[in-house]
Amino acid sequence: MFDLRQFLPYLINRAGARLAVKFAREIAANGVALQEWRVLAALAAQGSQRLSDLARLTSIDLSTLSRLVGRMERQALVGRTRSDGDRRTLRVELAAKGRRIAQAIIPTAERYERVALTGISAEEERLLKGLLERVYINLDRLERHG
Amino acid sequence: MFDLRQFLPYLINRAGARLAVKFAREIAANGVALQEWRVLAALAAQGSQRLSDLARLTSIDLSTLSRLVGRMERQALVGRTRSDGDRRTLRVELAAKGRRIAQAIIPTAERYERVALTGISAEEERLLKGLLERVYINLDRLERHG
DNA sequence: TATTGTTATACTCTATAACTATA
DNA sequence: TATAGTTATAGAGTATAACAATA
Repeated sequence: MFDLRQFLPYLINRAGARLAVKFAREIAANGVALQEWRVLAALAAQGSQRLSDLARLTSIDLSTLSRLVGRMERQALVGRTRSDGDRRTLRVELAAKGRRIAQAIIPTAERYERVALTGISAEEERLLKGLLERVYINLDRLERHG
Repeated sequence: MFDLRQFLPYLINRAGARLAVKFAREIAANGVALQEWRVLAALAAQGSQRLSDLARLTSIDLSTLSRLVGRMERQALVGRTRSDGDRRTLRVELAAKGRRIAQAIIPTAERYERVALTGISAEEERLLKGLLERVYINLDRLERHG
């Protein structure tokens, strides 16, 4: 018998969908959509990125991201420049307004994470995060090899 | 400093996105999209459901699910009937073809879960699943109260 | 009046592939 | 030829709200 409630992809999707829907509502007041926050957070945490690195980091499809970053540039949230070394690659960086919004959202994001982790010990939190990383790495390895 | 790589929503989204994209490709050969699989799996595991229960179970928005289930009925994957007791509610059930496809995918799904859990012990797996459930419950509680 | 589900609208995401510019 | 990114297209998802049928 197939037990949906113990099926890992189901549990991850369910928790992730809840997190995403609620968090999107929390940050709507800042004028950014969830995918835009993902881009801002990635740039705030990791610095300016090539578009394709940003796609991997945010798990957003490259062609979707290309248009998303285009809209975000028009809103003055990010800047786009062709890098001098390799003129094919596009560097994406935070613009002043994007940085301001990211800084405003980060405390909300951290508070939200703590709500999600209510009743979960520091030790359990470390385990959970480490295991999620290992799941990701397993699938990443699958991508590269068989 | 904001550490994206230790931020729970990021880790869940990243693992979930990887799981979803790859699994969607694996089951495409069966002629069903990921959201369709979610509906079939929910019905296979939990039996026939009211549409709104199915929406909660699959984390699919009600209006999206309404149209999705409509398309799935046209493909003879599910049946829809107004329940006799309360004529407002719609019961969704597996049709023969939907059941056959679900049964065909379940072993693939279970194999895929084991790949995702490579190198993770049974004890760690139980912990991971329990913690994901607790995260979901924390957010669910947030939904109902403040 | 409240609930269950359907439909409409406008915008966004996804998959796929063709395309440009550069290497 | 391969890589980085852009653009086109069609189908599907999302948010929101209006709506119908039933309770």
